[in-house]
Amino acid sequence: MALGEFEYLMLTAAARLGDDAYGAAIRQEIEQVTGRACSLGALYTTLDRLEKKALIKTWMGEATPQRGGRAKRMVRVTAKGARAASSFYDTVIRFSRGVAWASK
Amino acid sequence: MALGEFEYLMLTAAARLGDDAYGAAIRQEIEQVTGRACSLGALYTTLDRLEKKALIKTWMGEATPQRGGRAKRMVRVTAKGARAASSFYDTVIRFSRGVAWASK
DNA sequence: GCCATTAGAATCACATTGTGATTCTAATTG
DNA sequence: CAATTAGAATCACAATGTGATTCTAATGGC
Repeated sequence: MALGEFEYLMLTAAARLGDDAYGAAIRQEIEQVTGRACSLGALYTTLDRLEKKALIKTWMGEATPQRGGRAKRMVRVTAKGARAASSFYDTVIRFSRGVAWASK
Repeated sequence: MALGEFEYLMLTAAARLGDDAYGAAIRQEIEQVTGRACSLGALYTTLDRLEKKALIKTWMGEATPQRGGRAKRMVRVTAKGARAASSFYDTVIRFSRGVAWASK
């Protein structure tokens, strides 16, 4: 099942955002916290893939009440998704124990 | 530059093994600690890629003094590799702060 | 000495993930 | 109604990860 790094970031971003999780917001969150760009291609294709694997659920929400506001694609992490993310996190942590860069 | 999850595991395994880091040993380390299989294909193609990116250095060592022992492909993580791994680790940790699965 | 056995490396075609550039959609402001 | 804008979708392509299979040479038993 494996879960790439970017997939993990998306799951985590969605979890952090909770009820406010939707495509563009997730993207912003990722860029803000990691400091590196998140391409739109990566965003939506990964959303599709995560949904196909049932790690997230997705549905069209309401439009933002703002100029140009458009319907948002809302995202929620499923139980299965949380398990997968948790397992990714655990693997990284456990594996890094004792290595130089994991201690500063 | 990004660094996939598997690449991170390989760098970390090599770092843990220190002077004893070589192809097959890294594989064993990964399987033992993560509990999941590490295919040979993944192993050697990723070694090649990491070396091309200068994140590790590789050279042929001595044969194991054992039945069937064959020359080993020794591995050392470069300074650049350590930086990349460190940055991957930091990103995961920082990003996971406050999320449910990062606290148990 | 010879050959079966074995540790370890290499290759290759293929599946999965990640990216950039570009286009589409519809609500809002004026 | 036309310009503007938040947000989503698509697509061709690049990078990563995998399984199956083959190659290589040293060693131990005989």
